[in-house]
Amino acid sequence: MEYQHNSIENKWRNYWKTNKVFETKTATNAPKCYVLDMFPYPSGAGLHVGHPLGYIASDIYARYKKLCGFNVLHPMGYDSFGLPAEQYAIQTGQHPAITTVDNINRYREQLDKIGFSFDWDREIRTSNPEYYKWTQWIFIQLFNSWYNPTSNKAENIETLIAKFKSTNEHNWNNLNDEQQSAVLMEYRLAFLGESYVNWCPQLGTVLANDEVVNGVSERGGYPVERKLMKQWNMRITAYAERLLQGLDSLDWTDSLKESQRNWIGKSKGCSVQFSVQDSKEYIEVFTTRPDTIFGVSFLVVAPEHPLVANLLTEQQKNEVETYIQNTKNKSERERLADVKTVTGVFTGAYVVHPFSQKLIPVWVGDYVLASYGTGAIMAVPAHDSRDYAFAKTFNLPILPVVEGGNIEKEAYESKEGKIINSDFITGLSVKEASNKIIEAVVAKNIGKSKTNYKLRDAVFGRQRYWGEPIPVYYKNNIPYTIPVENLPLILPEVDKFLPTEEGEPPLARAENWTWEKQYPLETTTMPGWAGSSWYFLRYMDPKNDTNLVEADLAKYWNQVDLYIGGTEHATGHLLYSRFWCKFLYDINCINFDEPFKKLINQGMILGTSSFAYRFKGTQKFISKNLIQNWDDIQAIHVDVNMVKNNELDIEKFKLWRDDFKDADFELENGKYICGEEVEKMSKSKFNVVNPDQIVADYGADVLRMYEMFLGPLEQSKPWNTNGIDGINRFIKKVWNLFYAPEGWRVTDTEPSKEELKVMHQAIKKIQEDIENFSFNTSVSAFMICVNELTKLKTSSKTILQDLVVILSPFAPFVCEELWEKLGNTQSITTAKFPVFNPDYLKEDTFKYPVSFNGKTRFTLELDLALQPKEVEEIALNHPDAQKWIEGKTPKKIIVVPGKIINVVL
RNA sequence: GCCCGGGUGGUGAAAUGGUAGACACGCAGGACUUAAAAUCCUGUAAUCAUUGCGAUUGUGCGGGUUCAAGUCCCGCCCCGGGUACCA
Repeated sequence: MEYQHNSIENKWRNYWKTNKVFETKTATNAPKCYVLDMFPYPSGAGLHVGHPLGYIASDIYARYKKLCGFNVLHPMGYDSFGLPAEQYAIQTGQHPAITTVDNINRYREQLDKIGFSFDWDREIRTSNPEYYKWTQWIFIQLFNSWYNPTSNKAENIETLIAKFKSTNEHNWNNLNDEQQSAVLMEYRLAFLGESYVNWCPQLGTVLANDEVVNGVSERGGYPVERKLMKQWNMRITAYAERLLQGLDSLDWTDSLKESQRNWIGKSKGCSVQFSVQDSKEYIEVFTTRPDTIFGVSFLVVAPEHPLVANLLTEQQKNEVETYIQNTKNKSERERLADVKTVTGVFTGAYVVHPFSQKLIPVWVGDYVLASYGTGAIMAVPAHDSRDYAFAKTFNLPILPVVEGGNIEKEAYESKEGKIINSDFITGLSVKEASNKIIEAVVAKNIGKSKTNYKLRDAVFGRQRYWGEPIPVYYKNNIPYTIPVENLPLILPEVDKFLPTEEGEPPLARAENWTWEKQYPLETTTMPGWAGSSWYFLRYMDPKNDTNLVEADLAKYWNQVDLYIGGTEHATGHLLYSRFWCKFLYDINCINFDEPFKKLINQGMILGTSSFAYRFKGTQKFISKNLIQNWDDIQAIHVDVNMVKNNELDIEKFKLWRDDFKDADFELENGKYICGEEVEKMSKSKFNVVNPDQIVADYGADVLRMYEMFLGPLEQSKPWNTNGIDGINRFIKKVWNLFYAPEGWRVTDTEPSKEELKVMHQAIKKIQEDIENFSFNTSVSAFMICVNELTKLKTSSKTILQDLVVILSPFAPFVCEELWEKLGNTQSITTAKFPVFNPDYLKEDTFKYPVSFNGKTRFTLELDLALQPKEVEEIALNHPDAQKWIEGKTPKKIIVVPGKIINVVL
């Protein structure tokens, strides 16, 4: 019987579906394992071969864990709110809900083909009202909470109000409702706040910092400008320290943790006030190097700094205002591109040095950011490279105050060295001097030690239609959340998906967008990350209408044991999810405060573009290696689906485009050879490889194994199908262990010693590899095992049964089929992973490589039980050894039992 | 600029400090076949040598540690990703 992937795969797809093989039950006595993929945004382009990489890896792990006796939760869903569907709606009038469902159906079809063991009964979609009801519920909890720095956790806002009432803090008891509301806004975890935002006129929306790439919107690529706006925000900064500390407990890569640490950006230093000359004003700066305070030669304030207007002298006014205007008009992109150009302008004002009483000029420069620290710095050009560049450009003094370096050439930023030229701290170390200065500024009451975080609060409102409505209405200018029993607040219908003529968000178009028919409802919607910040909890209890998740279920399933997804979410999704998880922990919704215990970042799959070479202005093509003069040649992207092992399928090519139908080819060895280049996968480069095609040609088992074989999971790599035949052959070889041309060849013979050795070597290696997520090497181990078994002409049922079980996470379809043929009546997913028995691998002898001065010259098979001294003696007396020793006396002999013998001459 | 990865055959890649190139693709040769496909076998880092045995050099470059370095340390070069005037 021949191996027929189509009929086998169809059969088992149906079997799995009708028998609900992948349904997850909550069995409280079995150990649990929660294996999660980052759920996809269902885009119109469908799934390409890059998507399933992580899904296949997690599916192998999930199936493996199940074979090991774990109760596995392995769900899938869709992050179905997002801008592309809305942009499409704007262009076509098609409602985003319809587009989204269409796309989801297509994704589902493609996913089903690959044979994932997802429990589809638990599917969630963030755009479903039953789901976003709970996203809105979380918003309301955040609105009703404040962060108590004493208990170091979120608490109900009522506890704060009670405190204000009793202490009359903020003069609370004399404030009216609106004023009280304004005070509470400073504390709520979801709050209205005014801040500079990234405003995108084309999209009519605000973007978070991590959604702006190179000064343009991540989606759409439109310009973004800075604008002050009142917005809903999330007070993630309240959790900065806990988000930082929590990283230590996570099994994530160090590089990813480092990204989050840098994003949170904790730095210790102190604030210092510099009083403005002839004025009552002062400028407060934040510095991490208080020890260099005597090296200050100027101050720089951000163009947006509120004091700038007051500082200007008449002479400087025009120049400074022009400069500020230019900076404001500069797009982020331009400001970023200009790293090398130092710009700035003198304000005309001076401040007084708090210790030396010297006058210090105040400059405006756009290298100082309004949003970090105090928006002003004390510049110490001798010991900071950016200050150094600024001083060099504008010819400002450079005053060394730490011994060391060559400040003629560059700033000396090291903290090694004694303090010099610094009055009462001269001679101290950097650390001693820092402490002394902090003491001194505290004594003078002009500063204090301070910890700064780079992390900023996250803007939460979007001027968009296709997102969760924010469950807030306004009464007398005061925002109130709608009662939770009235959730969900359903996204209303609108006539157009664009902002109104007045610049109001699309929801303002909805008829009667009011609460209790009189109070206007909030018109902005939530950002994309809202729904994805907690979805891992909903899979535990996806249909619960009275709770976000049942406490018992959350307790049982607990943290995600393995989370697989792209690294691009390092400082977005992965930080927000941690934030919401900690909040939900604080309010006793769940009993763990980190969502993802172990995280693996799968690499990006790049495309391999293929090129055909045409003589310019002709329809004559020349095979790559025949080209003499590249100047005459025009390279044309050809569809990679017409190219195999760099050979072009000429017939397909002629049919591909009308203008190629009479094309002429100059061949090499009868073949047309294409060139190739690695690029991102994109439609326009004709290098998109669709998994459906691979599944149709080779079957899902081959696709799954090939994607794993391609290289390490974490590594980015180009997709090409050049090696796929090897996997195809491998699956056939497995099949041929069971079926010879004459028919079924499995027997009940007892396995031989060699067969057991081969099998148990494979079990050991593959088990280790799966647990280390080294799937590429486990595929190799399978190949070695199957090759050996083929050579041994294995027919033993015991051996072959073990083989299909360990192979089934990788190639589930063919293994189900063979498992059934072996006489099993239950799905292979109910089998047990074979237990490795080291007895079968025991070796009595070892082939020692014998080296002289580190160079291996011959091997020597010796009993492993021998003592190192005995090994040494046998090795030295060996005739081959005598040949290399050439009568000299060896200086030293190193014997590492079971490894190597090295003789030093 | 800073941070994090990475650099090994024609290609994808293996390698707890211990015989570098497992496994696979491709290629070459052979077997089977009228022929092809499929399958199987052999070879395949480079250079030199070759009837055979072999020898030398080799993991981006230059140093170092070690009996022994792709692996550890120092200094460079190049590629990829992230990120930013974060004081």
